[in-house]
Formats: sequence, C-alpha cells, structure tokens
Amino acid sequence: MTYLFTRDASLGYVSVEGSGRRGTSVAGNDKANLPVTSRDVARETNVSQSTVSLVLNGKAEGRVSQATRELIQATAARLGYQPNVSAQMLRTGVGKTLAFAVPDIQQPFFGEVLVAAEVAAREKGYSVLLVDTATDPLWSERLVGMIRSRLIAGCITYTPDAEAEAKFADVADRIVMVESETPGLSGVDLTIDAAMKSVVGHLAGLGHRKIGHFAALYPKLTFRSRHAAFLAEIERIGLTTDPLWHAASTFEIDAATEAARQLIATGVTAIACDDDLLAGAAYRAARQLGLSIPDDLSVVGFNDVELARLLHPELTTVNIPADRLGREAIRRLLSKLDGKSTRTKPTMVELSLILRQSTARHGNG
Amino acid sequence: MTYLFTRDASLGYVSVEGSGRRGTSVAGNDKANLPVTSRDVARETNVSQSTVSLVLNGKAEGRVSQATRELIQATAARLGYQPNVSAQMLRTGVGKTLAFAVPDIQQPFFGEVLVAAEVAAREKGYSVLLVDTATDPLWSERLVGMIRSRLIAGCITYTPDAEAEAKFADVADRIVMVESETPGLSGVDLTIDAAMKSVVGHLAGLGHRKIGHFAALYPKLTFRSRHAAFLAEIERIGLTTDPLWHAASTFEIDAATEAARQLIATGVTAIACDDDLLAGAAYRAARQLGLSIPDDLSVVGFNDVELARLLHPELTTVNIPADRLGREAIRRLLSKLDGKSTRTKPTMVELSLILRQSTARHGNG
DNA sequence: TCCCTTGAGTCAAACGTATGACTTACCTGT
DNA sequence: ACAGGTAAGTCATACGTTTGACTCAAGGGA
Repeated sequence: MTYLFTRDASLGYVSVEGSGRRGTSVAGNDKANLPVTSRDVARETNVSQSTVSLVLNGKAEGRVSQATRELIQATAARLGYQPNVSAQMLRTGVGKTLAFAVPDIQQPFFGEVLVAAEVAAREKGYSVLLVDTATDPLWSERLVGMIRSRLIAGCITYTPDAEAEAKFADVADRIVMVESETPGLSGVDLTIDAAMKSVVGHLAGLGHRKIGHFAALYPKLTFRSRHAAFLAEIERIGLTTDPLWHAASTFEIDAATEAARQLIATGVTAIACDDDLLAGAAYRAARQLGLSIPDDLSVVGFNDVELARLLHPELTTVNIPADRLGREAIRRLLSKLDGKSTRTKPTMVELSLILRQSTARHGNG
Repeated sequence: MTYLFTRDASLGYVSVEGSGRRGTSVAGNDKANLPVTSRDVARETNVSQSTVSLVLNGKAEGRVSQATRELIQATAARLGYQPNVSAQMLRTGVGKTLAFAVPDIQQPFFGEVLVAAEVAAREKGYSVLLVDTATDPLWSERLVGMIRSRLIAGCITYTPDAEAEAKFADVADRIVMVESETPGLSGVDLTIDAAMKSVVGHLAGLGHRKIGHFAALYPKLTFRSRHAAFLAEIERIGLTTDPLWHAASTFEIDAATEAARQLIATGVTAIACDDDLLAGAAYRAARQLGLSIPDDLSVVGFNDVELARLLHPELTTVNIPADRLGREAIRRLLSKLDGKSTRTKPTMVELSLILRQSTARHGNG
C-alpha cells in the first residue's frame, strides 16, 4: 500500500491513504528533496499562490503592496524556490532553450562560435542545447521534433545541407541558418568572395603564377563558394589555372597530407587552402617533399584557428570572427522569435586576411 | 474582442467568445501551426486521450486492442504528433535533458569529450545542454538552479573547482563529476599518475637527466596531480630536480612561448608538458632559441589532440581517450539517476603514452 | 447616507500529459 | 441462467504555473 501526501495549510504535510508520486516518502515529516513550489511560499507567507506568481514575475504593479511583495521575495529566497520550468513552459507555451547545430564540434572553430552564441544567449536568459550534425544522421528530424514539441524555442543551424533545409520549411519562423545551402535562406552569411579575392590577390601580388587550390571535400556551399571565388579571381586577374592544381580532401590528417603532396608535386608555388587544418597537412606534405615554407612554397589557410599560430612558420590565413558570428546568429534568432524582425537579407560577417609568415615572394630564393 | 476556440468532439473547432492564447487565430478553420496534441489524435481516432497516451507510451499491454493500437500509431504519425515535453516533464517529474559543463569548449579535447557524451546520451533518449564554465562565472549556481527547476535531469561537470563542488552538495544525487577536486567525489577519473610515470620513465630511459616540467597555470586538481606525479617519479628513480626546471603558464600562446623559453634556457634537455598546447608553445620557443627537436630537446605533451600530429616533429604525448571518457560519464550519470548505482568508486579511464618523433636519446647528437 | 474609486488581493480556468481506478460488454464454464 | 473473468477502453485528477476576471474593505466626495 502506498501513501499520498497532500498539503494542508495548517498541518503541513499530512498523510492520506492513496498513491502517487510522493508515495516514496515514508513519513509525513519527510519532505527531503521535494521541490519547493510557489504554493509552498504562498502558504508560508499566508497569501495565495497567484499573488506569489504575480510578485515573482514582476507583474504585481498596483496589485500587491510593497510590504507583501518584499515578504514574498524574502520567503522565496529563504526557501530556495525555483519555478518549475516545465510548468512555466506548459502554461506560457514558450521555453528559454535554444539549439545550436554545428557540423563538427571537434573543430575548434565551431567551439569558438558556440561559446560566443552561448554567452549571447545567456545574456537574454536562454540556454543552448548542443547538436552535432556529424554524429547524428537524424539530426534534422530531431531538431524539427524538438521545436514542435516545444522543447526548444528555436534553433540555429550552421551550414545545413539542402536536404535538411527542406525539412525545416514549416518551422522556418523558429530557425536561423548560417551559411545556408539555399541562396537567400541564410540569416547570417560570410564575405567569402571578398576574402578569397584578397587571398588570390595577395599571392599574385607576390609574383606567384601557378597557384593551387586545396579544397575541403565536404558538400557545403561555403566550400563551393570558396572554390568558385578562387577561380573567378584567378580569371579576373588574368592568370591561368589547371585541373591538376586543384586538390580536395577531408580533414582526416593522413589523407589530407597525401592529397597535399600530390598537389605540391604538380609544381604549384602557392596553395590557397579551404581550411587551416588542410594548410597544416600541406605543411606536412611540404616537409616530406623536402620543401621549405615559405621559400619554396607559399601557403594560405582559412578560418584562423589557434593552430595557425602554432604551425611553423605561422600561417597566413583568413580570419573568421567566430565570436561575432555566434553573437549575430543568436541576435537574429531572438529577434525572429520576438516576431519583431522581418528582415530577409542576411547579416554579413566580414572576413579578413591575416598576413603571417607562410607566404613569400616567388622567385627571390 | 478576441475569440477562444474550444474543441468539441463532434464539431471540431468551434469559436466561442472569450479570450486566450488561441485567440490569435481569426477563424475557426485557422488551425495553422497549432501544435497537435494527444487529444487531437484521440478525437481523430474516436478514442479517449488516455488511450492515445497509453498506446504511444507502450503501456497498452492488455488494455487496447491491436487494431486500435495501430490506428492510433498511424494517426499520430499522419498528424505529425509530437508529445509536449513540458507537459510530460510536469506530469512525470523527470525530463530527458542533461547538462555537461566543461572548462573550455574551445579546447578541441573537450569538444571530443562532449561529442562522445552527446552520442551516448542520445542513444538513451537524452539531449545534452552545453555549459562552458570559462565564460560564465555563475555557472554553478545556474546549474543547481536548472536541476532544482527540473529543466535538466542531471549533469556532468568536468573538473569543477572546490567552490563549485560545495554548491553541488544537496543535488549530489544528480551530478557526476569528472576529475573532481575533492578526493573521492569523482565519478570518473583518469590514471594520471601512471601516465606521468611512463612519461618520466620514457625520458629517463632515453638518458635525460635534466628533465623540466611545464605546467598549466590553472587551479585544477588534474594539473596538481600531474605535477605531483612528475615529482614523485623523478624522486623514485633517483633523479634530481631544481625549482628552475619548473615553469607554468596559461594556454595563451605568446605567454606560454615566453615561459617555455625561460624554461629551456635553464638547460633542461627534456620537457614534460601538462598539455599539448603548451608543448606547441615549447616548439615555438625552441625555434626561437635555435634548438632542434628532438635532437637538442625532447618534448612530451598531454591529451593527444589533433595538433599533436600537425606539429613537426610529431609530438610524443599522453593519449586521453576522450570518447570513452564522455561515454563513461554519461553512463555513470544515467545509472545514478536511475537510482540503480550505489557505486562510490570512480570509473577509471586509462591513459597511454603515444611515442612519436619529439623525443630522442640524449647525448647522441 | 450612498455611490464610486482604488488598493490589495483571491479565484479559477487553462496548458498537455500520465495513470490508478473505474466501467462496460462479451465470453466461459457449470 | 448466472457468477466470474477478461479484454478494451474511459474517467478524473494531478503536475505547477500564469493571468484575466472577480471580490472585498476602506476611504472620499456629494
């Protein structure tokens, strides 16, 4: 037989025959670990539960006296009252949790973005749920489910794929995409073209004529853009290119090194990489081939993660301001959830080329 | 004037004068974006809401016929029903969200741990909330608050500090600590001592007599342990040490390089680093001093992040199996939440020294 | 005296789900 | 023909909040 403990204003906890969740307690005075509810602080203060709610939500304007207000605040603090978020969500229909989906959290770059987002979200009272799309084939369904089930108020997806984007169609008003696959769907975008233009311009300016491109082998718009921008600029300034001068690889380090080696073997004197990690692989390949950077080979990276400064020589690379990216994404999402924003044009985040020691004039060795 | 839409079993949506959340709709047939509830699928199936709930939770054993069961499943799927998580939580008192607090998500190592944890959690139907303790001074209070308010069912904290651990005391049954500050409080621990022992043994075995230690300047037990284990092993095998051979730095790259340079200048022939990043800084310092690794200086790292293989020469370092760590932490937490586990001894995760090219015999150059 | 306002609260109805206690109709054995 | 059993559901309540509608007493003017 189990017991149900009901609460009585005068007697405190009273045991009543029956059953229920509270039945795990074994005695009327055992209120260990029972969460403190607004009703508890109401009873303690001799007011109604409504009054407590009103006061604690700052909606007591002209409805509750200053004295009572303070008493309730104090009691709530004393009892360690924490509103039950589920009940709040259920009642109000809106929660304070956001999700942030990144392609691969193990890449330090996304870590930086995520931290910035988390900070920005927290400032507005939101928490952020982590979703790593690399490890979860069903991430998009799951995300849509979470939005539908109100577990999260909204979410940000960093470089979703086209397939996923289609699934987001009917919850689009709660999603912000960063570097979306579909043109015009992005809430936040990067100035990839301009950045790659300055990379090519920099290398050409140093006298390089055979410039290779080392692409990331992932079907993301951002990488396609990098490649397209590279080609466009090469063409614009009147340089030639060759299919052989284009390599691609995943981020797996040995595979990338091998791909880089083949690329270097074609005789290019400079390489523009789609990612700092790939640049790191190019360094390894160059060493294996007995070439010295930057004297025999110039290398430029992309992203500017910490690794860029740990490589030797330090890597010239395109900086993406991860913190700004994270912040802006959250800002967009929150204003979208508020219903305030009707902006359709993406927020642009500007990239910049950071010159370090991995590039040098060609033909002065 | 606003309208309240109530639901009538025979008529579907009926408009009734009044007010409420649904009042944003302007006509009875406008049910756009109203979440589908269990009651909706009940009405559609001509059964009661209870039946739907029973079926969808797999508790229909002997209570609902196979035919009805299938009909309900199908209808739920057709309408795209997703249970309202808040309501579930409110009713059952338990949610399916966990938090994972890491010291610094920008360190790739924690990214790996987090991913493993997320995967393990997802397998059990849980989501994980990200908490970065570096960016949030109030993280421990917030975490306790989340547990109290039932937003999260439990959490994992990676290397909390003593102060934070004290705050967790009264929600200890919902927290698993990894590498806790307080001896005996850890749910998961690493074999730091054994690892550092093999580091020192390896270097001593190569003939090094002046072995330096490059510590991480953070007040964490894990780093104190590394230092203590280093000293203990040096002493055990009868080597001498000198206060000058001990340097410490944060992970800020320029500061670390400077500290490493001073350490190397004391004439040590080998350095055991508390972290791969610090080893990376040691590489930079060695280059600045014109020393070659491993011929003039042997370096050993700790953690074995991707960087270890991108450095040149590739770094000999202590591998921490991040994925196992993440998985075990989640496993511990879930079994703790189940109330099944009464284990008090931590799960030990074994580290291993990975030999690469950054160490060499001393005195053969 | 009576009516009206204002300050200080209280009431009660949701939000969507989960579940122990009922109900009802049908079947089986004697 | 009837007690007893079982299969297939339904009912009602509770979880803890939020919030528009209501109450009630005291004070103020005419």
